Amino acid sequence: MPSRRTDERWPELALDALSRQGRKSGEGKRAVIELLADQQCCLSAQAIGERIRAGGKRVGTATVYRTLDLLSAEGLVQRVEVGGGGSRYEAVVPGGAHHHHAVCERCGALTPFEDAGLEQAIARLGERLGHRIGGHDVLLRGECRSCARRGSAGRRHT
Amino acid sequence: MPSRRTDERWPELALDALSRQGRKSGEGKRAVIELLADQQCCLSAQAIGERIRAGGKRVGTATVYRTLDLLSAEGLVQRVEVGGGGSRYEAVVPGGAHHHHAVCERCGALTPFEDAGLEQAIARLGERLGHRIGGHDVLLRGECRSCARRGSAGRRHT
DNA sequence: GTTCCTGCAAAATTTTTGCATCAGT
DNA sequence: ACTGATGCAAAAATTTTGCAGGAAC
Repeated sequence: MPSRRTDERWPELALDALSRQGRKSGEGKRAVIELLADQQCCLSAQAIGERIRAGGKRVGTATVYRTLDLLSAEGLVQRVEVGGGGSRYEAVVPGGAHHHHAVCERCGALTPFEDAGLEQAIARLGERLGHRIGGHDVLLRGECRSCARRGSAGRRHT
Repeated sequence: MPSRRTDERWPELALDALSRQGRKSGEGKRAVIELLADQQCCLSAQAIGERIRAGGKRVGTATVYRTLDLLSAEGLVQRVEVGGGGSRYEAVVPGGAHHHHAVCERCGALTPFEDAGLEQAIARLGERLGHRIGGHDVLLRGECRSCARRGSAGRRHT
C-alpha cells in the first residue's frame, strides 16, 4: 500500500494560497512545500531544512521558517508542540479532517489520531465558554500501545 | 473574596515531594514554590525569576528551571505551551482537578477552564487507542467571550 | 525594471550546563 | 563534615531579523 501522505492536492493549495497573497514562489518555498507534502508526521524546522539539503537542494533556515509562517497563517500548516523544546510542523488541509498526537514517554513514538468525540466535546465546550474557537491543540502523553502492553502496570520511579 | 489561588496545601506537598526525593530545600526552591502557590495563572520561567527578585530575594534563572523540572517530574507543576515561543508553568495538585487554557488571539487573555465532557472524551479515546494516558494538554485558540461579542462575525483577512 | 525571494550571518530568546561557593542536614 | 543547592556566567538550542544579490513577475 502507498504510504498515506498528505492529501495530494495540498501542494497546489499551498502554492495557490501564496500566490493569492501576492507572493512569488521561489525554490525555497517550493522545496519546503514539496517536503511537507511527502511527510506522514510532523517535523522540526531544522529537520525540514536538513532533508531538503540532503535531497541536493540548498535552503536556508530562515526560508524554512518564513515559509512555515506564511503557510501557518493560511491554516495550511499546523505547529505541533510535543514538548522537549522545539516545535514541529505539518501540512493540514483547512476545513478537512484534522488530527492530534499522542506521544509515548517511553519510546518517543508519536501517534497521530482523529476522534469525533473529542472534537464534539471541544465544540460544546466552546459554546459553554462563549469563546469563539478558531483552533485547538490536544496532546496526549503516556505510553503507546506497545509500551503499555510490555510493561509495569503501576511502577513508580524509585 | 480571597483571590482563588492554588490549593493551600500545595506548598507543603511540593516541599514534601522534594524531601522525599532526598533533596534539600534552599532559599531558591522555597521562593519558587511560594511564588507558584500564589499565582492564579501560569507564568514563564523568566517571569517567575523576576517576580521573586522583585520581592527582594535573589534567585538565578538556573534555579528556577531546576526547581520547575523537579516539581514537574513529580506532577506538581505543569508546563503550559500557549505558543509564542516559550513555556509557562503553574502549580497543580496531582490527582486533583486540573484545568486547561483558552487563549484569545485578539487580546491575549488566557482563560483557564475545566470540562468534564472533555476529560471523558479523552479517557475514552485513550482506551480506544490502547494508549495508557499519563497526562494530556489541551489548548483552545480563538477569541474570548468579550472579543467575540465585540467583533466581526465572519471577517477574513482581506 | 521593480518587487519579492534567498541564503548567509548576526541577533534575540529560551533553556541547559559548568563551576566555585554557600547552606542544609 | 559531607552533600547537594545556589547564583553567575557561559554554552546550546531554537527562532527572528538584516542584508546584498538573484529570481519571479
